[in-house]
Amino acid sequence: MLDLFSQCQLFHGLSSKEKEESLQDIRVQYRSYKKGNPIVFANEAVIQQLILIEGEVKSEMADFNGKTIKMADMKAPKLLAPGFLFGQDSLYPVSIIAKSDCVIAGINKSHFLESLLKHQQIQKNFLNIISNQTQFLTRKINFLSFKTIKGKIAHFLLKLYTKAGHTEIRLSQSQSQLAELFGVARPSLSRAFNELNHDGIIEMEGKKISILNVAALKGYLD
Amino acid sequence: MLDLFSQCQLFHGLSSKEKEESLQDIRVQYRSYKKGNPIVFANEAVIQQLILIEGEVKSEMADFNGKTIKMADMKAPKLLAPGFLFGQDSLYPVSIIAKSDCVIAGINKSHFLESLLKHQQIQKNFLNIISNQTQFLTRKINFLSFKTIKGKIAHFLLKLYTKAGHTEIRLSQSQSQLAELFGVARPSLSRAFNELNHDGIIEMEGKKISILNVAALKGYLD
DNA sequence: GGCTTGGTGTAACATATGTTACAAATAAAT
DNA sequence: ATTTATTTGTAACATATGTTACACCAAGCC
Repeated sequence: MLDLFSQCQLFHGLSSKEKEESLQDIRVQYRSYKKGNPIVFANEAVIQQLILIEGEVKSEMADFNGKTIKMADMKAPKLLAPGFLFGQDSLYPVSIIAKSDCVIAGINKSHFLESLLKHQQIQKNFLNIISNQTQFLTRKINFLSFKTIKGKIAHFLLKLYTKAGHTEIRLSQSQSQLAELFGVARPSLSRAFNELNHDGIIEMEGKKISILNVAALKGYLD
Repeated sequence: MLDLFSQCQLFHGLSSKEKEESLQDIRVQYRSYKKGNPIVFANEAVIQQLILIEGEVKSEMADFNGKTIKMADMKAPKLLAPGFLFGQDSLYPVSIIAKSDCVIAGINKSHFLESLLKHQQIQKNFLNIISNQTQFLTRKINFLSFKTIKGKIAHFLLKLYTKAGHTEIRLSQSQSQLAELFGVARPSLSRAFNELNHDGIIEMEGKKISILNVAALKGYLD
């Protein structure tokens, strides 16, 4: 258990000796969750830093009425909601649900803060973790700010394109899943894809897409 | 100048003596910007922690093509983009533009980190600042996830309502500004307001709005 | 073979929002 | 007080997307 725990990003760059030392310092509670069960509820107070030690979870954002939108899938090892332990209102903004059987470590807030202040490397690691979280959220906002479906498709494909380095792309998700990710209706997504196809901007055959006209695709980014 | 600087949230909870001490430590560059001028460009590398000492700025998120959506208005004193100094890709996600004549302080990254590690209170303050930033972004995402204009209005009004504790609300922004904030066209927003008005859910007279039917308003939250 | 199941294309139509333009109202400036 | 901006209401129309429904196809199963 400790071994898994120490693999977390929080302990990056520490020698195994330093790890041992700092781990002795930290009082940790372990909890197990069954697949499908909730781990935290939205609007619950954040009193511990939770760390996903084993398993996979998903987070969903809930509004007043209980409807949810999916935020992210996460795999161990991972700190959960690191940006909500401190700050003004320490309430979970999302519900977190076990996608598989999970083990979670919990460290009390005050205790966690002590450890941060004591161990400079852990401190730096935490700053990096929390900053990465911020950057993830910012990209999410960027994505949500595309108003048209073709804009979302363009952004999505161009991201894959720059990542892959070539114009041949393989989708790893079904159109239904993509539609859910984009927050649009499935037939609307299909229509948009086919229009891009018909206009000679992309060529798609099942899940294989090649971008024929990068410039035109960029033109949709607004 | 130093006086303004020390009023910033980063120095909360320090005695004036401690402030003096820590301020001597920190090497700061000051820069001035005229109203309307850009302070940082999106996708620029973050090499300093910038602190808005005096004046007001706005941040806009830009996509590939240069079109922007407004993120936030900020008044001095305020740390700019605290969540992007650390983490994996330290690039500004937004452009920041002076809304009035401004003074900005800049502290080099490595230097800033040193100061954090040295002064525990500053450290805690920074954690709070960065966490508040995360929480702001999360609320923004929550807001963007409302698809209909009435949904956005409902969320906006209900937030003001729970904050104020009564159903009489005074808008502090013009409808044009609200439309920009919501990312919708101004006439569309006007139409939506008037429909809510006509349906007896709200009663508005200029910037004064009273919510007549809270339940109905909540009904739009999906 | 026939049967289901999940993924996809497609059509007709309803609806929400954007666009453009203009008039009326209000506030600010001189 | 008169002019000048800024803000708001409103209308007609264009467009994008959602909704619903159905057909088609491939994969797997009995």
